[in-house]
Amino acid sequence: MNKSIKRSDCPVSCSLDIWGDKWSLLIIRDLMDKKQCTYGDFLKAPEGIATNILASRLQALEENKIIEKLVHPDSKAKVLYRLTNKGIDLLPIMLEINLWAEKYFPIPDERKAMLKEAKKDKAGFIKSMSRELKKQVQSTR
Amino acid sequence: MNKSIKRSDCPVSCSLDIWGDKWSLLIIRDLMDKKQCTYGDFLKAPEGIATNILASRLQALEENKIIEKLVHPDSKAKVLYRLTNKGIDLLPIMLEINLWAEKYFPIPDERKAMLKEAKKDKAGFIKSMSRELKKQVQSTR
DNA sequence: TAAATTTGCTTGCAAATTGCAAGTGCAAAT
DNA sequence: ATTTGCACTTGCAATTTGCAAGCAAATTTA
Repeated sequence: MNKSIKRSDCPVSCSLDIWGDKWSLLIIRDLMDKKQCTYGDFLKAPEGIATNILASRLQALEENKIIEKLVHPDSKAKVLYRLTNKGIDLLPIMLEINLWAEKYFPIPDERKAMLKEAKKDKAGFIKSMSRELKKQVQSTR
Repeated sequence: MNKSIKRSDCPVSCSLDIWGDKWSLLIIRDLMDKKQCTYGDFLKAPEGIATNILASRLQALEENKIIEKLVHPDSKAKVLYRLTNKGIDLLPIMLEINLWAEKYFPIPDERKAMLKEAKKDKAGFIKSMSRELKKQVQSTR
């Protein structure tokens, strides 16, 4: 795992080398939705990621500075994961993926409602959501 | 190959089920850059996709109506691939991927120049590029 | 018109990755 | 002191990937 061989200088290729698989963006989605997640939270996602795959993806994302770990304030036994600024910057991509999917798949109504808001003012939506997520990061440095 | 099991109703998950791997978006990138490609064109890409993987991805993308095949006007031996409207609608995602990568990786100067234009007026850039690609589709129906 | 070449794949097989199930070790609760 | 919860790790079978070679149809060359 974690081969760091860059296939080319293409920005798309470089990006896919980091998060171009069936699971990484789902981990990132969970963190965008819930701000912070424990290992167990990720396992609860409806797609059902296998625990060893989860561990390897979390490690790769951490090595690539997309996410970071911190000890849970309540207990040393728990670990909290959250997005770094680099990870938060994936928000525009995530939004566009949602908008594309909305056009071509039936998606949950609650998501639709959120996307309706987002479409009114994309830049504003990204900015406010980004601020929300960054608040977490700042407050624990 | 080509398992069509939907992992969940999440828009991100549904999208990844179609193009969430290390190669599909590179195929789509080539088609956005060059409008139309032959099988051989894809093999020439710097990332070096294996021929069997290429064949399986092309088939999956076609089944999912992201791309379509047509016979080359010059020769029955050649096949041309191009994006469908559904595939062209991936442009905003592709643009945001490029912009994210530009921020975090060194990328080729020519790409940078193009992105500079795109940033000035994202919606306009998407619209004109989309029109370019759709022209191809319309003219051969 | 026959032979060589190009084009778009397919096939076989080894290597890598994934996915499932069952641990393991540390912290915290009972 | 023992059980429970949490974050992983390990072993192994199944799937997927990647490399190399092959192949049939269409086109070009001789």
